[in-house]
Amino acid sequence: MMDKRKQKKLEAAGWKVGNAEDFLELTQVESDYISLKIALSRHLKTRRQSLRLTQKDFAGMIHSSQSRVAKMEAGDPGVTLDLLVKSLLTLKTPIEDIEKMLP
Amino acid sequence: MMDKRKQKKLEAAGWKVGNAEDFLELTQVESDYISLKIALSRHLKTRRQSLRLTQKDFAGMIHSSQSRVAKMEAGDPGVTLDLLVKSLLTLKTPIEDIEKMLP
DNA sequence: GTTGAACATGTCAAATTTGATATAAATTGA
DNA sequence: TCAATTTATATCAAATTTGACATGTTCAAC
Repeated sequence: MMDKRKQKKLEAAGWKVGNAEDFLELTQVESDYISLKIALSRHLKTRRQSLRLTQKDFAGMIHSSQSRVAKMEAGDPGVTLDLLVKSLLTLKTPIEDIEKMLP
Repeated sequence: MMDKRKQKKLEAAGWKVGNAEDFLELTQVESDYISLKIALSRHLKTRRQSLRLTQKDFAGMIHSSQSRVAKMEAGDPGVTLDLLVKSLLTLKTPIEDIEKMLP
């Protein structure tokens, strides 16, 4: 997105292209956070499928809705880690497995 | 997730809520979830302290407030895993990089 | 014991997330 | 093919979480 060429161009034009550390660090955190969520999403989907549960059935188990389960598994940005983790715990995912993925 | 909405509906309709299986199962999930949050809270506090950061300084790094950091470290129920995880990820940054960010 | 810095606790409007609902798209099995 | 089941996507009011702030408590240095 922000490649070196573009950055040089902007700097040449007199723009300050952000404090590099801030930029990189926040991006890294966001990136790691998203990766974590995607990993949990995949685990969830795999686990649900291996238990032959439909999204609807599983939604019932966690007192939620099919559409929310679909969003969880799609890695939708508007789904919290809390919901993903509680879902995995409901499917009896060993807590150690979850911890291994967390920072 | 855990039932408040449905529970209110049922109670309003005159039901005593608490199917034993549901209760036990959800409690186990809740229990594991809380344990996980407490573990992360402790981890966060330890890591922050080992970096000699005050709560206020760290709050600045994650664009939050001292009081919220205190709540995170106290394992406050009203703090999400998302916030805890992002905080821990922020502290994963090499110490030298963090020092550069301080006043 | 006074002072000041660090931390804890309570409150709140604003922002985000939630389950529910509707409906479209995809998959499955005859 | 085609109907039934399953999954994806969009929307929304209600619930929860957020950072900010105010204020109280703890603790160390003097």
